[in-house]
Amino acid sequence: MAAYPFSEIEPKWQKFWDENKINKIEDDFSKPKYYILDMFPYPSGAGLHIGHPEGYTATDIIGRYKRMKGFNVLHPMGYDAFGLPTERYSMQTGIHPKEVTAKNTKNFTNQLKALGFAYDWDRTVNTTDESYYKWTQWMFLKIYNSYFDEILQKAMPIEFLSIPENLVSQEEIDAYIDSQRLAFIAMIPVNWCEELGTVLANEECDEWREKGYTVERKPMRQWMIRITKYAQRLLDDLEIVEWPHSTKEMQKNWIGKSEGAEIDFFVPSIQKNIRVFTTRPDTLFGATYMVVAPEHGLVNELTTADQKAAIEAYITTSSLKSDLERTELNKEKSGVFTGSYAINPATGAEIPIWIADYVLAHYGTGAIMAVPGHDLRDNEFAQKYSLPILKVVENKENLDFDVTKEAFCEDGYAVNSEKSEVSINGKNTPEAKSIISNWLENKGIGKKKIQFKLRDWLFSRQRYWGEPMPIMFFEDGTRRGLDEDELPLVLPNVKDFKPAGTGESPLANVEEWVNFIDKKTGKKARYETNTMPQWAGSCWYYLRYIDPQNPEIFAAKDKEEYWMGDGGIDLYVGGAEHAVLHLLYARFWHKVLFDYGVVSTPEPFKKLFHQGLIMGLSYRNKNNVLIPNDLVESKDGKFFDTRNGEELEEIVAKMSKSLKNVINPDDVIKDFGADSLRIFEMFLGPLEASKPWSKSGIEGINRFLNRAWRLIATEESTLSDSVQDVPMTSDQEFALHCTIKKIGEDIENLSFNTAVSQMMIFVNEFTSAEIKSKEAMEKFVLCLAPFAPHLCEELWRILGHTNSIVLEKYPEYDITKTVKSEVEIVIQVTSKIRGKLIVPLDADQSAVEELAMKDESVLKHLDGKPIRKVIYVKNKLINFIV
RNA sequence: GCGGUCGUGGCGGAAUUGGCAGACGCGCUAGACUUAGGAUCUAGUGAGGAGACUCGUGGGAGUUCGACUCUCCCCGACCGCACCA
Repeated sequence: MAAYPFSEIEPKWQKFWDENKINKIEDDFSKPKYYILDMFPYPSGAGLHIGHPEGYTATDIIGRYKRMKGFNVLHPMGYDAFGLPTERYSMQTGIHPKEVTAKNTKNFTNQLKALGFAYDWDRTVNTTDESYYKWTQWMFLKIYNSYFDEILQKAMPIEFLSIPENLVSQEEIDAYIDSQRLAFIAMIPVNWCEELGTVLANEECDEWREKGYTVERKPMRQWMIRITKYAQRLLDDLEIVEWPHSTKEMQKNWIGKSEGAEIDFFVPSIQKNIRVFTTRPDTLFGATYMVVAPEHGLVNELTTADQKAAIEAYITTSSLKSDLERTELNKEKSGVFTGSYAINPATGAEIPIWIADYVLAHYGTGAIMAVPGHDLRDNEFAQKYSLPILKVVENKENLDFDVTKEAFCEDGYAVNSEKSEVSINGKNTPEAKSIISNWLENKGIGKKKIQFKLRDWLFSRQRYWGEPMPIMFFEDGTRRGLDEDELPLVLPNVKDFKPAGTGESPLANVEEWVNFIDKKTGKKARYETNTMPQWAGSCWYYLRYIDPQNPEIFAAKDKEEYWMGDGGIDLYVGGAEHAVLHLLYARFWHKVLFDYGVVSTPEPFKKLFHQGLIMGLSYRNKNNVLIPNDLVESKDGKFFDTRNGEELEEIVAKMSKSLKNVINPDDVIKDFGADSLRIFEMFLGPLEASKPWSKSGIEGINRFLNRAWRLIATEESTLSDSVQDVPMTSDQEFALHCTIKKIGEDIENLSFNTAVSQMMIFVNEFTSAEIKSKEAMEKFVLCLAPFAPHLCEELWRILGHTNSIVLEKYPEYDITKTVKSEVEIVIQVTSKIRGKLIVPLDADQSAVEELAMKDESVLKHLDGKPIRKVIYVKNKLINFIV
């Protein structure tokens, strides 16, 4: 039997939707809105992979369903097109990144259109368009021209910054202003890759190292963004969004708030304090030594003559290590004594000061008080270097706990913590913390302190293919950000994308662009040659979809308020790999805009959902070696290596070129059609789960769509004679109304796999009927339409309609028809099933009991024993306890 | 090590105010139609047992008339972070 003609009808309706602007979105403020967003793709040369259609189909189904329910739905698509892979490709081929990007986006667009997604392509955005990155630059300047007001806890225009009175010279004032900006220049150690000629983000290093590149630590001039100022708000506002628990936890951990105290330790030999941060001020009496990071500013002063050689050697060794190497698994701690001593402010004792790279320069103050009795790391270090270990916290459960062998890090109560001025002996840990903190504060040698792990955002890249930073520098060392009327600062057209070789981007080589006379000041000027990271453009793209062509502003206020109303984007779907960085940067960016009142919500993404990965199947032998799929043959459900006949185990593995298990969406569309691909990806399993692709699974889905087609249409694509205006049987009515109800509910809950199985149940129910109710067929096609839009558009015409099914309403169901008039209930004897009974819906207990008592098997198991108790659950079961 | 998610047939997975475990699909078995079937249709399909029945949701305990679902302990898988003082 012939398959339904998907290869004809799919392109036909795609063209129809395009030409008739069926997916056009109007800013009709009278309708309730629904804004549903996908994470936009990076248009790589490889094209769409099989994972893309998963999340995109899910949102397409919801968008189409919501539209059928009367919502004005914004479901846009665009491209995150700046990025290193394109630039690398250009360096190798000499083809300009702009051309590469245009070609790749065109290819992506064609592939997305072939999947039948209902995007309004007039609303598409591309981060590399001048008219787009003009606003990325505009927003960067907003950040640059802001300081963070600690009292208001928000960004304020830099003009409002109050200048300390002791600053008089313009130079000092400018320096102060620059030191307060939310975007600033700093010399910091970065991950520099010489061959790529650029810095890399920490999370990018591994990837490039694996490809054989060398990445080293090196201090360089970089743009930073003070995201740390927003740490508390980024943490607090996680409470107001509906996000996956795990993602919220990851962001919380990343922000890493900890409460404790800063304490000054006096060093008599240099007459200076070393400030430490600790979360356990209650253990101050147990601080028997101090450790400062090798990069700490006081190391030179602290180092005595006889320790100098050892300290310098240690510093050299640790500076050669990258962050990653320094933290490599459970490596043994090392350190060197500086020769100096500090005074423990609680005990008055002289304690040695060491340097060790287990103390991180960038966290806290870069120095710690070491309490080896009650900190695992300090304990390990103290044991290794025979430093004294004191017990100052008692373990209630085990009074004999020996802290010289193992640290006790939990709460307990304080011991050996007493002097004339203060005592915390006998106090529990929280109380002891508070008493010590207050005492320190009164003495002026410490204060309570909240510390975050979050670090400032390294915002510059030494690349060509990114947004130019809209900043110019003058010869006198001053600089200015561009004004709005000077934007966009357009990337110059260059032929050579190789790095400048000076640690600057290729832009530094573009003499005619980089050096110029500033029209506004008449001064000789030079543009910043760094560009922005890829994250920048993706921080706000969801706002541009709202008003993509607007030349005056990134989005008109009324449109922004409408589409972002009710707490922001109604649903954002994308991979969990962006759980921290993209989602944290975008939240930060949005909050700055919120502080300026140009967006109306404190958070951009009200509800977030991560789709799982689509995996491939792979095979491994007894030595755990993965065998590429083209070297595997299957026989009787078992798998063998074609080279030596060795039996292999089938496992689920990420799709990869080397394993030859990559599925190409174009091939699937060619073989089974876009509708089959869409539904199959939904049917694989729960959207959030990772699940393996299955060749026979998609055949099953294709079979299902063929069955659905044959229910209504003939081989000649006309209405089947068996579809007539006839009443439904009660079973058919039940199936139809359950289907309408369940599919609607499942879409709302993102349970697409169970929605698809309900459709199969419907088709199974009606397949056996010789005559099918036309009404049932029409309502079913409407339910199926969000999932299989091409097939349903065609069936809708076959059923005699002339309007596009996209514009139809989702059918209503009758709740009374979703319950059967008779139900089967289970008879149990002492909780074991002994019989079944058909009774009217909501039958009362006595009637059921009477009927149940007639059941042979029940009587046999009751065996005349006295019934102790009867449990009756209406419409479910009756249970006799004997 | 810390944080999180999750363990159900041969496979993907359903089912939780606690109430028939395995919906739906794949695969498999048998049959029908057919020159043919890798198309289509029909029936069957957790395990054991001839059967009445018994066992069964990673393992062990507990609560309950009743546990995939709730509690405790253990084991395993995956993801994230990783000397954060």
